[in-house]
Amino acid sequence: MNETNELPKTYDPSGIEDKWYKTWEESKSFKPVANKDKGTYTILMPPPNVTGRLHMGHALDHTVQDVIIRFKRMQGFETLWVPGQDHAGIATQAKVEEKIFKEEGKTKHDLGREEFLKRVWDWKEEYGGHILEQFKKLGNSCDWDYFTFTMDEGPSKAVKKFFVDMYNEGLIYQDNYIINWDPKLQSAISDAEVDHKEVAGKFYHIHYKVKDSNAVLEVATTRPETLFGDTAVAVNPNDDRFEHLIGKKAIIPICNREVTIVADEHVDMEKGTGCLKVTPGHDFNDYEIGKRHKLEIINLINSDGTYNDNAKPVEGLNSKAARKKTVELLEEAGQLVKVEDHTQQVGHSQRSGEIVEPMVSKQWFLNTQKMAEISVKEVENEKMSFFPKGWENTYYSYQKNPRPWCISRQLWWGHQIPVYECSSCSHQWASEQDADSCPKCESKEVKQDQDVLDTWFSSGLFPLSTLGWPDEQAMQEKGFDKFYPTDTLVTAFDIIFFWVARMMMMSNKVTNKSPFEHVYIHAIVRDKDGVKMSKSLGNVIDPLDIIQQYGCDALRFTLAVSSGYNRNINLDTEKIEGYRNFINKIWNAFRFISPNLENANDKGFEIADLHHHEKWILSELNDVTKKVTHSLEEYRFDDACNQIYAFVYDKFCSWFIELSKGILSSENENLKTQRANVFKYCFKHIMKLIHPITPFISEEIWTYLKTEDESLLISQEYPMYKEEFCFNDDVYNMEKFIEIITSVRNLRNSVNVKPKEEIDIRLFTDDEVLARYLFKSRGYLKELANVKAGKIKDKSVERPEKSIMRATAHTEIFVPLEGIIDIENYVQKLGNDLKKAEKEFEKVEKKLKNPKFIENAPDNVIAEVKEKASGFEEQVKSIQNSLTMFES
RNA sequence: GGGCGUUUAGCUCAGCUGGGAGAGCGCUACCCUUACAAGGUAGAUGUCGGCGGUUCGAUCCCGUCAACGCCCACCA
Repeated sequence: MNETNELPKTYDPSGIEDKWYKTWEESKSFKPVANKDKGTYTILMPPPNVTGRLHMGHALDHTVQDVIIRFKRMQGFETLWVPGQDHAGIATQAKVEEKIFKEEGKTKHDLGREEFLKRVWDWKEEYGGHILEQFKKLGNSCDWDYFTFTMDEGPSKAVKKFFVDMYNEGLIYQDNYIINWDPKLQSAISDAEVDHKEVAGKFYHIHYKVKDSNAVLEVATTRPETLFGDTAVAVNPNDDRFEHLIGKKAIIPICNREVTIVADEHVDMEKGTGCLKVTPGHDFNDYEIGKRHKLEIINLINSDGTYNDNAKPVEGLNSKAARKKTVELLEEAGQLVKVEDHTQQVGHSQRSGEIVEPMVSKQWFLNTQKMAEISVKEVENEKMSFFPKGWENTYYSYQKNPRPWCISRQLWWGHQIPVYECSSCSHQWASEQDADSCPKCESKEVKQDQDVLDTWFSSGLFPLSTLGWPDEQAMQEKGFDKFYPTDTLVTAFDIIFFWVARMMMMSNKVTNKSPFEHVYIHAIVRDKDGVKMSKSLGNVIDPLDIIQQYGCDALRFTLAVSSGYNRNINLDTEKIEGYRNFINKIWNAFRFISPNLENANDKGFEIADLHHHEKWILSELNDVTKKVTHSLEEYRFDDACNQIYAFVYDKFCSWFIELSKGILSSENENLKTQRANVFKYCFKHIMKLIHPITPFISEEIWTYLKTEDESLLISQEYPMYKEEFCFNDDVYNMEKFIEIITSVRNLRNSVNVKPKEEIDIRLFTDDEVLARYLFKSRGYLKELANVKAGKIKDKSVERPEKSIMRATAHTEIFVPLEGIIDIENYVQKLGNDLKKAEKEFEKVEKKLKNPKFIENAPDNVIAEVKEKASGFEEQVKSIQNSLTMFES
């Protein structure tokens, strides 16, 4: 053959992908182009941790964002996709600590704060960039010039500014309060960082003696070791059993301390023994009870989780050992009544996995009461919306009952709290600038608070800080006013509280505007059996492996086609392979039209000259364009992909290309040119439609299609629906034509006539318009079904004998057959057809005979049903006639 | 304890405001037909979780039961 051979038979993405990414970057295609008439469109990328590695979750998250941003860019928006990275306080510090200890046997304390931080920065410089390079393999069209690290100067300024403002407003304050303490990290963590896991534990029933009384209180607890910190015993005020004891003293076993018996509504009479030991220092509820009754707080636990000398008998032991020891002591004292099995919910640190110790400690808090109210209202008033909408419940549940957010962490890696204290006069103040003297007494003895801020404090400000806030000049340079608020945030449900809510609260506080209009919550990627991917299970699918094996476009298409409003994606490599095949199909469709492109001229085509097949495919293309655009705007990537897939595969390849082979191999230069023009037009259009999803192959093919004036596909205009390309009659006729061809093929198949064998057919229809159309199309019938030109007659004419037939609602197709055919098989098949048609007919008949249906149903529905009924009736009659011929 | 979600073809899932059950993969038969065997043609498969209700009509709305999954909640 000829030119086709220049293009490889299968599409090979390797090489092509890197080439195009580089080209896009060099041509600055990812940068916003000013003065677009549609305005701006901004997406903020959820910043990955510096310690992160690319996984399928990123691949999905970024595919979705890149699809949106490429789509909007082509639609004519001034688009900006802002990439960033998070310093991830705890995770990073832990990683570097471990590395240093492994390699040098040193702890961070051995190095000192300054040296240790230097090491973390070194580590960040060396490894932090890895994941960003991996992102590029996904085709992300983000503007790397906007790249922001949460510890950069900009975000640091933002953090300080926000902190100082909140401090001065009194919303940030320092308090002794019960917090979650992670004894492994030796830091406070926020409520959100605690996971409650079910643990098989024990219920210990302990006797507390009552002073000056013979009464004994039976107290039930899961944590007997905390009895050293008890400062009360509580009962319900309405509980008759204990009423007479309220106000008396109970004696704590082992340490024999006296505490008051108090009445508190919190105590559940049904639960346990109805009698509660109160340890305000180490239990959230007890802390509240303690506050109500002004109880003393006794701290029992050191920062490493061991017990201190307030619990002398168990001093130096950790919780587990202390519990064992305490139980032994209770037994010895004869005050342990019984031990029951009990399943309980125990808080574990999300980061370290360690059991969290509730502990009273001096920490910094942000009062989020008012901010949470506003961010709830913003969603209620649809200033910000979730897609799918259901996720707003999750968002509300987090925000409607906000507790003060503990923002201080006893770590080194992070934003150090910008609060200073004077050792001379004890004055405390917050400052955006480093302070070296006290503003009150001018003493030089000032010290900055040693703690750092929760990582989410800086990422919560990311929509602002990535665009330059609070630095006026930076804001101008980065176009804060243009790009803020951003448009859509794309993320997974698990950080709705951590991140989405915090951004909402903080950004609204600063700007009185929500930081984004839409939040699209995508699914979680699991393995093919629906199990979460994890290293230990060995079921991880690495995006980079997939890209290497199947190409990035195949991966992107698979992820996009799996993304709608669903919660899970069960990723199967077979599925990716399937869509890889689709990518290859596109490649081959292009290979087919490629040699004909020379015939295309630059003038294109006139609508008046179009062949009915051309009108049909243009009309279908027009239709799919409308649907795809709509689906993308609704974040229905699944629908958008399926629309494109069905059009390319079932309409364009299976029919339009097949129907065009005759013309393209003919000598008719006019027709050939015309068809080549239409092919070129369609293919360019398809490449534009699919580009946001599969950017690489589309950009590659585009180079063969574009005119000299046209630039890269990435910056072309997205196709739009055009009224003048809507040809309903041609679509209608084509549908019938396809039905007839399919029926003929079905008939051949039913009697095992080989594809190569030419057969004769007769068509009978009473639809005159269709008859004319079929006559016009007889050549195509011949080509596509390998039939001799058949005759088209109306149904009054005698049917041929010795024929097999198939009936549609509008046309009977007869194939006269000489010789031996598989009659039995055929008759059975015909019988099945009859049964089906009869069943359908009965169904609609029944409806039409129901007077209530006629009375109540809308006219258009009745008309539809009537039309169907007559169609099925025709079909039934035709098949019955034919069957009687065979039976006789 | 509270809340949310899921249940549709062998598998994974789509079905918008109620009006003849869909896709991909897999499966079966035939075919190396001049873009593609990573292909072509044709085909089979569903009490739409159970029960009850509303309606002329329910996969869709209401009630109820069941199974599975997830999230939140202070470790009596």
